[in-house]
Amino acid sequence: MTSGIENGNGNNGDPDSTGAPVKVRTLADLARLAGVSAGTVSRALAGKSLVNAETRERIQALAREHGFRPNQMASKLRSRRTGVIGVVIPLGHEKRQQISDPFFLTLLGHLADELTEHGYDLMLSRVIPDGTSDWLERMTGSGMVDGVLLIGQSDQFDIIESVAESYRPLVAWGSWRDNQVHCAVGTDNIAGGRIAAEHLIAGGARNLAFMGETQGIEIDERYQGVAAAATEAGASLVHIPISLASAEMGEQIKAATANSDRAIDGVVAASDLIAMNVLHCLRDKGRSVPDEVQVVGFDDLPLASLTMPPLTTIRQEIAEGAKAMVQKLKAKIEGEDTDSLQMPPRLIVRGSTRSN
Amino acid sequence: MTSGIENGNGNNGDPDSTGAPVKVRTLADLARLAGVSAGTVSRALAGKSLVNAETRERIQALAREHGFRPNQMASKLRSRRTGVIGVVIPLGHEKRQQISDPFFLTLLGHLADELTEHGYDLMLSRVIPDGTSDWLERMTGSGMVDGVLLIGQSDQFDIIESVAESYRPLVAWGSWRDNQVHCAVGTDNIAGGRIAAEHLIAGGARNLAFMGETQGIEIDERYQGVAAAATEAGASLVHIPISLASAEMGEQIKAATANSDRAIDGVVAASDLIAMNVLHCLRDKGRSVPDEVQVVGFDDLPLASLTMPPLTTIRQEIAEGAKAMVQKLKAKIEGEDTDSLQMPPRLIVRGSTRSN
DNA sequence: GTGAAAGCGCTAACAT
DNA sequence: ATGTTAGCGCTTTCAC
Repeated sequence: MTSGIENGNGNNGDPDSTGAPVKVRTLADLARLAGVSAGTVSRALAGKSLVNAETRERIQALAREHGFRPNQMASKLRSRRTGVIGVVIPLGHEKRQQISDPFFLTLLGHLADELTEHGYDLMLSRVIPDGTSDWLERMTGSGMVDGVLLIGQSDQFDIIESVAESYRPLVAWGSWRDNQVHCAVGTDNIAGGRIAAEHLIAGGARNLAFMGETQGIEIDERYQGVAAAATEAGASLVHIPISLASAEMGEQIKAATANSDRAIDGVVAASDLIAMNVLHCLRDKGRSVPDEVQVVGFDDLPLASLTMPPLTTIRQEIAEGAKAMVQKLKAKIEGEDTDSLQMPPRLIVRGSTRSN
Repeated sequence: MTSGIENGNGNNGDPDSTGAPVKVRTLADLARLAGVSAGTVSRALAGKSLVNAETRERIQALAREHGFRPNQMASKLRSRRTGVIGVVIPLGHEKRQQISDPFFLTLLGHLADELTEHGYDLMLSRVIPDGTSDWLERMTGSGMVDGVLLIGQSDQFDIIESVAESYRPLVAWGSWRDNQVHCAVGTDNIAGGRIAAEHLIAGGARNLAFMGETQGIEIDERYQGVAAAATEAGASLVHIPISLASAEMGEQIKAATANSDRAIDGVVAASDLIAMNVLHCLRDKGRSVPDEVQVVGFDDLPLASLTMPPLTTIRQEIAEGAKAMVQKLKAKIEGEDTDSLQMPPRLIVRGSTRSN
C-alpha cells in the first residue's frame, strides 16, 4: 500500500504538490500525470518499441505506483481482438446438468494451462443445447472471443458442423469423420473399443457387455469397435446404456447385469468413471474381478490406477490432445488451415483383466 | 441457412431489391434494414419496455434472420458492466501446476452452473502466485469482470486480504478468521479435523497420522483439529506432508508409513484424493483397512463411495457452498454487505473405519 | 415511442 | 519519438 503518505515528500511522482491522492482511472489520467499524451502511455504500457526506453520506464513505474491497469473492454473493442478463448462444454444428452465425466474436467484443466501459457484468457461455458445452434453461436457470434474450443461433441455433431461452416476458429475434442468440416482432436474410438474387446476375449471372455449411453458419437464409436471385435470372435455382446448421473448408475448396472440371460464375463465401460461404478457393483454382488468378470475402462484417468483391483483401461492422451487443440486453434486464428488429429488409443493392462 | 436465395422473392426482408446478401455486422446495419435508428434497435434487442411491441418483434425477427448479435465488447464498454465473473484457482503451493484436487474441479462445476443460472459468464484463470498480488489484481483491476470468485485461498491469505480492502466484489472458498476482511465460504475445518480424529479414536486407534501439506490454511486447520483431539485422548500423532503431484504421492505415503516407529492405526487424510492413495498404498503393503488401519478422508466427493473399502469421510457441502458464494457475490456487486459462511462438517461413516 | 448525439476508454493511423 | 485525430459498436440521456 503506497498510498496513505499525506505529505508528498519528493518521490511520490505526483506533480501537483497538493499531495491529494490522484485517482488514475484512464490512460488520459496517467498521461496528464506523466506529462505526455494518451497515445504514448498506451504504447509505453504495451511495451512497444517505438517509445523512448526512458519514458517507457517512467510511465510503467507511474502506472504500477497508482495500480493502474488499462480497461480491457475498451482495449478489446478498439483492437478487435479479445485475447479470450471460449471453452464450451455441451451437456447434450445428460439430464442432470452436473458433473459430467471427470475426463472432461481433466481436459479442461489441461486446456486452461495450455491457453494460459499462450497468453489467452478462458471463458467457460457449460451449456445444455436446446436443439438450435444458439448455444454455440452465442460464443462465436458476439465478439467476446477470438476462438472457441469444444470439450466434446455430445450429440451436437451436425450443429457443430453447420456453425463451423462459417466460423473458422473452432476446434473440438471428439471424433473425426470423412469430409468433416470442423477440426477435431481426439482418440480413434473404434480402435479403442476394438482393442478393449480383443483384450477381454484374449483373456477368455465370451459374453461381453458394453456399458454406456451411445448418443454421443464418441461413445457410439467405442461400441462399434467392441461390436466388431465381438462378432469376429463369435462372442456375445449386450449393450447397456448407463446414464452418467451417479446416483442412478449403481442401480442401472445392477439391474442390467442381473437381467442378462447369460452371465457376463467381460465388461467394456465407456469411461473410467463408469468402470469404477461397475467394479463397485460387482464387488457388492460378490462377483470377483478379474476371475469371474473382467473389466476394461476408457480414458486412463489418474484415478484408474487407484481402484481395487487397479483398472485395465484404454488410455487417451489428454495432455497431448489439449496441446494439439490449442495449437490448432491458434493456427486457425492466424488464418492457417489445420488437419484434425485422431490419436491412437493405448491399452493399459492392470488388475481388472486377465493378461493372457 | 436462410442466405443463399439469390433472387429475393418477396419475403427475405431485404428492402433494397438487389437481392445481394446483406452483411449485418452492427446495430446501425440492422437499423438501416429495419428503417429505424440504432437506438431503437438497441432497445428492441434488449427487450426494453419503451419500444413498441410490434417494432420490437420485427427487429428481433430481422436480427434472428441475419444471425446478428450485438458486439459484447462495445456493449460492456459502454454500459460499464461486463456480466462476467472471474473465477481464479490459485495454485500457491503446488509445484506441478496441474490438476489440483478433484475437489476444486467439482466446486468449479457447481460454480459454473450457479453463475450461468444467474446470467453471468465465467472467466477462468488458474494462476501460480508469484509473491505479489498481481495474479489477483490482474482480474480485479482491468475492467474485465464484475466480480471475482476464488477457488481456495492457497497460501495467499494475506494477499487476498489486502486486495479485498479496496476491491469489494470478491468471495473466496476457504477459511474464516476473526476480523477477516474478505468474504469466505467454507467448512469449519478445525471441527472437521476434530470429528475425524475422534471417530478414529472411538474406533480404537491410538497412533494417528495426518497426511497432507499444511501450507494452505484450510488443511492446516484440519490438522489442528486432529491434533487437538489426539492430545485430549492421549493418542499419538504424526504429520506427514504429502504433495499433490500424484506420481510421487504413493512413494511418499509408503516412505512415511514405513519410517514411523509405532505402527499407525488411524489416518486422517487431508482430502479424499489423498485418502484414496493411502488406501491403495495400504493394500499394496498388505495392511487391512479398517482392521489394522482406519482411514478417514475429507470432502466426500462422489468417488468416495466407490473405493474399496468405501471411504469414511468428512463431508463438505460443495453445491450449497457454491450457491452461497454466488449469492454473496451478487449481493456485493449490488453494493450490499455480506457475512462469511462457515458450514458445519459432517462425518459420513462408510467402510474404511470401525464404527464403534 | 423514436431519433439524434454524446461518449465508454482505448488503439492506430497519420502527422510532426 | 511523440502528439493529434478518428473511431471500435454500443447504450443512453435528451429532445421531440
